Amino acid sequence: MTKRILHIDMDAFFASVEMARNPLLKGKPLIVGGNEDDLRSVVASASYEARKFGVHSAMPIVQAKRLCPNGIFMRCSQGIYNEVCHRIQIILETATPVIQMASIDEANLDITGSIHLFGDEEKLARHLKKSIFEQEHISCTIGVASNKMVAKIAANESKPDGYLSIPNGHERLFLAPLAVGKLPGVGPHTQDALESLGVLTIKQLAEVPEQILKSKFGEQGILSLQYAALGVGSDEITRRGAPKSISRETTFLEDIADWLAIEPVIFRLSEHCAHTLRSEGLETKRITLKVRYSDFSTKSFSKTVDDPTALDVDIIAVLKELFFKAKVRRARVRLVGVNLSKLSYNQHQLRLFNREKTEKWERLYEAVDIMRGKMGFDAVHVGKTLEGRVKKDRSDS
DNA sequence: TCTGGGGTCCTAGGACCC
DNA sequence: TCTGGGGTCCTAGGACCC
Repeated sequence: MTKRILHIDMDAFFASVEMARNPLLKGKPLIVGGNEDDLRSVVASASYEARKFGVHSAMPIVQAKRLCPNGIFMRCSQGIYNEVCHRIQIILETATPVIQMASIDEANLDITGSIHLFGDEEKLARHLKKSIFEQEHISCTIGVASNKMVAKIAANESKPDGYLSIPNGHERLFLAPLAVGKLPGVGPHTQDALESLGVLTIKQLAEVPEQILKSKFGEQGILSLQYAALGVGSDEITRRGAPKSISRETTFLEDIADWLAIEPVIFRLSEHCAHTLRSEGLETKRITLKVRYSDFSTKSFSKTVDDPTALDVDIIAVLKELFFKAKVRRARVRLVGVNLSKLSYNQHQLRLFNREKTEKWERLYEAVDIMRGKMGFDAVHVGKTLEGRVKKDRSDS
């Protein structure tokens, strides 16, 4: 049976939440993201008034300031947005229990079985929009279609404060005239490559011979894009699984060359990652150090270990090995990051070797995690990372 | 103009094994 | 002296999304 999938997307989410908290901001060009004095950050969310000046998310703050000098610039209040997201999720559950949060400001709902409870599809959508607006004072846009991809594009096409339903069987017709860049997965790079083949619309993408796409883009990715161009997409709504990777990174206010100053920052990031890792009940086998140099080129250095671990000491020991590779290039450093991947559920208790040594550290980090749970992550600093604290406190937000 | 931070997924070369 | 093929893992890089 063909399903009906509802995609819901908050309009300019962070900016809208700030306006709901402070109605004096309503109708003003509001730009959320970065720090007031941090010239290296980017726009996270811009109100529709700010967008009229050409400001959009991911744009450097300095550029936004030039385009919109009279705009109101605010920092992100991530904790508040998470709370609003959680409350919205509860509202969504009044429509159906089959919900997949796709990000902090969008979700997919399988409403196939609950449409009849509201009379029809549009009444269900109006109920959600009205409930969210009455409770949170923010608007949203809803798209409904037979799969997640088409529902999302339908929502994108009717923003802001919109509603658009694509009847089953009309997916291909709806997509045909749109630019290829509207397909999720087609970013600037792929769009340029497609345009060089003369492919501008989704209709044209659907009609390109498979062989031509394969030779230009490789097997996997592009074929699923061609399916998407035909309106074919997944209608599976699944709850979020365990994360595949955990990472933390930070950009320095100014590029630095002194590794004695860089190393404690990396240790601090790795403590953050390890803390998250343990709180998810996971352990890692692969540790990656990421370095972006002053010319914006980015290198990563990684190592897979034999025994999975969730301990800071083990992770830091690997990072120390990786430092040597990163230092070879004697350029100033703009950004450093730590990434943990090859994650699995923590089997630590089953480990037989090095048990004494491991247990000592386990007890220490268990105590550290408990304190952080009560007092916040920054309540506890372990060993060497104290040195990095002063520098970190400014760039860590 | 000068480019955040947290993720997912894909590709490709080389090592290694049978 | 010339030398297979398939599978899997490791590492590095990059596109893309919000």
